[in-house]
Amino acid sequence: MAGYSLNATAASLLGFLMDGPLTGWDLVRTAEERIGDFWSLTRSQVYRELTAMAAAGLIRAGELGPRDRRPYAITSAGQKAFRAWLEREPGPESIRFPLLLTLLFGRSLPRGRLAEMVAHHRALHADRLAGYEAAHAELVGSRGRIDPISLAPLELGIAYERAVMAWFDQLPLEIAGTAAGKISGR
Amino acid sequence: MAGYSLNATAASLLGFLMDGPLTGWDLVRTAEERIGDFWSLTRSQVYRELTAMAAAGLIRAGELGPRDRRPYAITSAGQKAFRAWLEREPGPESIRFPLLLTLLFGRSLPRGRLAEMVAHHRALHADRLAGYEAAHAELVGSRGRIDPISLAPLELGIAYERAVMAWFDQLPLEIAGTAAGKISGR
DNA sequence: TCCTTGACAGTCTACTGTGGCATGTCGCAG
DNA sequence: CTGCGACATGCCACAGTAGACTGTCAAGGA
Repeated sequence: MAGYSLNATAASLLGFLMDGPLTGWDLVRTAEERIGDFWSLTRSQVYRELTAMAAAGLIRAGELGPRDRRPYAITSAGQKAFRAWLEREPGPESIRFPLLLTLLFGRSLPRGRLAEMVAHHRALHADRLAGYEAAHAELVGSRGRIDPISLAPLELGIAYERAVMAWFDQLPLEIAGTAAGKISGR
Repeated sequence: MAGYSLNATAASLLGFLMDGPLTGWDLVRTAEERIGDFWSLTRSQVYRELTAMAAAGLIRAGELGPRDRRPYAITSAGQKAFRAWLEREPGPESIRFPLLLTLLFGRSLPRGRLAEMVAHHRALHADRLAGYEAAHAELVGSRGRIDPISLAPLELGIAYERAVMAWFDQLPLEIAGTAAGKISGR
């Protein structure tokens, strides 16, 4: 109870529960939507954390609803744990970029194969960037003042995707192939 | 043996072993240096993969040297597995950005505390960017043609860090605090 | 010479994270 | 009334992380 140390995923779940009880399924969808772009989590993980946190008294399981929905409510111990987690220095971000591995080891790959992979990933990023920009435009376009905090993650996403696109476009032809790298995703 | 499916970490180890036998310790250091910026791995993981790959016949353990150094050499089965892995479409990259979590949930954080965290992370990124730029300048500055492939990861790193810095610098004062966000790391 | 210090080298364990399979529920279209 | 697809959870195996732990060896100071 005392000294129960939260990981960031569990803490995020508590963060969502601060606004009221939610089921595991709800939490997965909420998290996917609100933090999915910069914090990955899986169903399994969510249910496991919920079980663990319920055992630790940070949340309380409610009665089973239809379709076995089980709502969880945050307890005061949970609120305390959440606030304690918030105070901590956030860790460094971590990035894993498989394409760079293939690139680095790909000397022996047949001509064209590498270019194909690069083109494919470029298209994925183009799509992602377009999605972020659309979301951003929609938020900014809506009348009324927008909370800068909810804008910040989106803006980082856009900055990131633009940087990646610029990187793709300056790759030497030896890697990116002819114009293949410029094929749009849609 | 047949059908042994490599994960990217194991494949990278094989990639390094293509140039000759190395010990687990060597591999950790080599990987840290060559791919550490975009592919995290830990000692535990490396030794576990080595044991597994040795059992699967992809590498062969040599005799114990001083300090229990145990060199591993890639086998022909290992080379085959490595080439097969190279052919596969690299997966999507993944990013986890804890600072954004704290930001998003940080409404209740005391004024200043958030700014402090932002400033700290900004300094970390400034340092990282400076390091990348120095490495890049050194590579480009050295006489002779530079392999564009070994330059590409570095250039992506620089593009990424610049984007993050630009994002930090456009954060509204409500988040970043006064000039605190501009304090340099060194 | 002995002793401390610190880099080297590997092992172990607990926890966190991912992906997929299995099971069952319920609303609804045909 | 049947079958499909979205909803909802549980479970497992594997991948990845973090840090403690043991032991080895070289070098330099007391």
